[in-house]
Amino acid sequence: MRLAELSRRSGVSAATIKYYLREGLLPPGERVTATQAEYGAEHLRRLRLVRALVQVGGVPVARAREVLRAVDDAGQDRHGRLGAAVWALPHGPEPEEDDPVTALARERAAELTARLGGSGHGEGQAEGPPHRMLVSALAALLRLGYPCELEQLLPYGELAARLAVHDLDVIERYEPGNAQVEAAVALTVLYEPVLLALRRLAHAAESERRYAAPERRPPAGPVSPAAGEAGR
Amino acid sequence: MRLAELSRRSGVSAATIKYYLREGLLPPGERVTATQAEYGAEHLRRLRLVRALVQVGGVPVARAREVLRAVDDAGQDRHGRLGAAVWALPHGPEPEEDDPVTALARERAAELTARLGGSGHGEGQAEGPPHRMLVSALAALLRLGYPCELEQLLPYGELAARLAVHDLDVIERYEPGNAQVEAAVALTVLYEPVLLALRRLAHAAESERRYAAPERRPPAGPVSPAAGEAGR
DNA sequence: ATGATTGGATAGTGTCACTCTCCAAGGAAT
DNA sequence: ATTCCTTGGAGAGTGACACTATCCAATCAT
Repeated sequence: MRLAELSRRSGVSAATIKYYLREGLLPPGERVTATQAEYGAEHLRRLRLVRALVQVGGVPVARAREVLRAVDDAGQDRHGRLGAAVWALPHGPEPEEDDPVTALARERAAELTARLGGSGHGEGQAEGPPHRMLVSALAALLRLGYPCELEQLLPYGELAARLAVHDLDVIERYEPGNAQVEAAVALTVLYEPVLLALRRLAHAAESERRYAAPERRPPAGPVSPAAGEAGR
Repeated sequence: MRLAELSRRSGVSAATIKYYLREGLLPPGERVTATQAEYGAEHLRRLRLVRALVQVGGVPVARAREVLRAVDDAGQDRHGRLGAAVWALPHGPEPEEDDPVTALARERAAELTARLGGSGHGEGQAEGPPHRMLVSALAALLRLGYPCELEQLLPYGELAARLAVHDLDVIERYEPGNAQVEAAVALTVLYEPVLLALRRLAHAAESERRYAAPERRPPAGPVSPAAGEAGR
């Protein structure tokens, strides 16, 4: 297919596809003549993955290129490729070095991963981007005066470990090879908004259960149309 | 204190503080003379919250203003204020209407919240920003060919519900009033990167447990310094 | 008195994800 | 064969965003 059809079938504007080609997020099509190129189903698939990463996952274009390069890297096994892909994901600001709060956050993160080590957490990942992400988030909480006690963090770690087992079970259902690494990246990135959205929905619901005045809640039975106002 | 001291104590440049004042993220200081203003401890605290939301939470400045306005809104109870604050959080692109995939995603989201309703999920939140965030993420997964079966989604929903209970328990430890609503916002937003970081760490660890060649793993005992390379 | 500091206003910077405009080569229709 | 349209590549331009730099007059410290 030509670029215009790729655009029609994906819903992405031709100009944007050209931009992705230029940025190396999409491999070039097969050159038919000096001025025309042919694109296949794999281009369509890749384009949809790029869109999902960039728009839904919020991955910057430059990072997405690194992630996809890792996915395509035939020189590594799936563990290595997945690791490299996750390694390239965005992870917020670098924690400020030479800051006592950062040092405390680092210590908390180390305690947490140590305590979770037995149940499958990455003690070997200290200093990878996810670890730095954890440290800078904990440092921000500490700076705001929240103690970030281990006892409060542990449930998060345990649930994350359980999610990881579940996710890899799901990934194993796809045929090994590129499809599996691609699935791993897609599920890692795209389930992040799913998880955050579900947590926010659950917060609202739990807050409503605990604090909303009873007369505001609809009586038992089908949800009333007015119930949507309760969370505002 | 003067603006310069506020800057020194928070680590935020004076120019940036002026920008936040202009944008209404920080209330103006108490005017001492025609050209000078005095700032208090509450300004410092608010400034740190703004920094955490913007830098760590990735909340755009314009959204942060809405979130903080909701936190300060004395006309509502804590449930209402928390709801309004979460309502104003960023939630990705709007799901494309008039799209069959979006329709299917909407249906899946409805099934999921219905199934979780009894255990504390927000059936009354249908059409709030978190719901839209869920729908557009599911739509992206469906477009990529991942079926998003209920069976795969349910564990996420159940864990999210458990996190919500845990989070509100933590929040209840703070004294009721502004501090509690502020804690709710801070914990909602700043635990998001914590959760994502822990999930990514757990993915890496679980992938290593399952797929890494045994000779790559350090033998039982203290973690070897080279173990940090394993995720690449 | 005088030099530094303060806070407000305005304009500028760098980044990012596109998006527009131009162009020559190629194909389709008559 | 000539005309017209489409194609894909390249470079510049756009708008949003989060600052950041420069001015300036009023005011404070010495």
